[in-house]
Amino acid sequence: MPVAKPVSSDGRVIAHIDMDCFYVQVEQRKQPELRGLPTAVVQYNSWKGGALIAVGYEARKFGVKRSMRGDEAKGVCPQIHLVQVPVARGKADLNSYREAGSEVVSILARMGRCERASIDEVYLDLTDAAETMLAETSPESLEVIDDEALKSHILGLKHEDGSDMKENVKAWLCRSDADHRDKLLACGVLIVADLRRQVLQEAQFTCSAGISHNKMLSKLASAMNKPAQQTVVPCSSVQGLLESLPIKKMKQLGGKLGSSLQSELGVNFVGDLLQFSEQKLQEYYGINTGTWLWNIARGISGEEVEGRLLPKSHGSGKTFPGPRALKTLPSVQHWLNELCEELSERLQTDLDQNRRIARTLTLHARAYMSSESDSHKKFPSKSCPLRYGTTKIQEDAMNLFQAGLREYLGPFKVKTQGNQKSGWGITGLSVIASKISDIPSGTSSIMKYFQGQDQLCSPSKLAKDQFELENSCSFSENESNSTLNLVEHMKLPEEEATIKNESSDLESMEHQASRNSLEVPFYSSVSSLKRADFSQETPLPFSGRESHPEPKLTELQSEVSSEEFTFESGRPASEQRVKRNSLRDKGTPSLLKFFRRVDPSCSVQNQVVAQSFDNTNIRSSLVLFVGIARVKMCREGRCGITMSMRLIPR
DNA sequence: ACGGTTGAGACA
DNA sequence: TTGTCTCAA
Repeated sequence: MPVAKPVSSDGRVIAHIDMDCFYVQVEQRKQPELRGLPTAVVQYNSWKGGALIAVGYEARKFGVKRSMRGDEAKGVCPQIHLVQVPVARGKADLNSYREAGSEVVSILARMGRCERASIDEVYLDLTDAAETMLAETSPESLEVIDDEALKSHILGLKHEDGSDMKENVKAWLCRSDADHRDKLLACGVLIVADLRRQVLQEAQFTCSAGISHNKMLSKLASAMNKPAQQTVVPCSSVQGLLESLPIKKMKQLGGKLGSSLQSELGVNFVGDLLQFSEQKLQEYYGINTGTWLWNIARGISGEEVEGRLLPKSHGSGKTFPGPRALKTLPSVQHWLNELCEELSERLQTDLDQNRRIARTLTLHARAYMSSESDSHKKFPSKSCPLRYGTTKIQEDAMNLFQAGLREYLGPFKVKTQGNQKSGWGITGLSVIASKISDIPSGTSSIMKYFQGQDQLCSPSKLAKDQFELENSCSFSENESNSTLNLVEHMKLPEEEATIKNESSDLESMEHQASRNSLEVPFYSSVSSLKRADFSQETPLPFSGRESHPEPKLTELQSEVSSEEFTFESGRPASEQRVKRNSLRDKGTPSLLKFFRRVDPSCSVQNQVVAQSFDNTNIRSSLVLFVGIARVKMCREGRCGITMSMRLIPR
């Protein structure tokens, strides 16, 4: 349910930028010969020509609509060019669109606080830029106005017959008798026109924009004149706009709440809400939603533009409709593996490009039960701490699925005999990585991070984590989660590791850095360590690694030394073991791991990235370690560092 | 249960 | 915090 936010007496300038039929534009940029031709993007060409997910404006003229099948589109527009969404691992791959969206964001974010609202939409807070322009180069002082700005639509501006629209717009933009807020909007119009021109020049995409005092109105405005146009909403036109705006057109009211307003209160237009007191609306829809409704009826919306250029989660999913439903565990496993592979790749990219790590893995599934009466029950979603590494994510996802399936099937533990089908079917699967946070990189932020992590490392939290990990991700049914095991986990031996780098020879460090990455396995309790557990594109640091998957500490030490690192430990290897449950046969190394060294931002590449740990506490400690390493090396401007870490909290 | 895939946010 | 639900494009 929508929630009202305290509203600053809106002197803000907020823009909503909406890319025009974005996927089509991305494909047309890839294949410029398609420019100007009727084009649509389809996915899954196999059935009836695939489903349209984006339709270019040339094709819309022929009546081609989103969610037509490809064949239908050919029917109404035989000359249409249908471009398929890229496919990877048997599913749609939207990465090229995500990347194109990032290009646009990086252009727009130069001008003010920028929020990436979706793959093709952005909110901008241009208040500061507009205030600055108003103070320095107010539109009324300009004799020449950008032509793109002159093509703007000004909501509520009288359009007299025979009058030149651009002259009208110019007059509005340059009015000297306008109030402060309208003058700010006029500045916003000029700024957005310029930004749109930059997007077109630098990324070759057209977009439409809405400019107003809040997100809600800007969002409405950006959709009013498409493609490649912009619309401004002055205060004076708000009432008229909302008066005749169908309630369902308002963001957040397109669903059940909007329907309820229509059926319960007879509200068909946003303006109809004005009849109801705030109290009345609160009685119907609760405090928050009631106030929110009261506000939007008046064009008031306090939502801030969040300064966020990157997504808060990554997901990979696929549906298996009707006859394609998955009915066996191996088929589920196959598709989960594909989804997890894609997710893992995107997580790795996020780590490399943005220094962010995700901490939670969630699995969603849609299922039906063919025979049982309670076949309407929903498949429960399940989550667990996220461990980096493709095979780990795959394992964890599969375990989450099986936990969900057991719960879904409930007491009906139908033993599936041989090839007999089991009575359930999976029609949708998705894996999501969330709780993404930056790896800290400044001294103060590191201290903050440290304090934050310290709590996470409390013994009770450790035990809780471990407990949850073992319950939600238990690896086999007959391994008990006994109290004894739990206690053992709490008595994890203390570990300290020190890495020294005595080299002051920049030349050799550069050489090291040029190797792109260095993996230092600390310890492995597993005999079959697959390379796939690690980052895939990095070279093996040790020759013969495959044949020595579990190097002894002494070997490790000598190898590391050869990389001008030394590895020290206060304890023999046997005591460094972090005990887990007695699953020696599965690929679950307790504490093993490796550091990647990459840091394009420093002249000497010196970032050490720790990842892929068995529980968040250890991972957190190592992330802290990473931060310290970076700071020390950056601050000292040299390569000699000494770092120590305490892996197990007090 | 051919609008699929992806994402955000509120709430209990 | 986790899991569910809603909404959007």
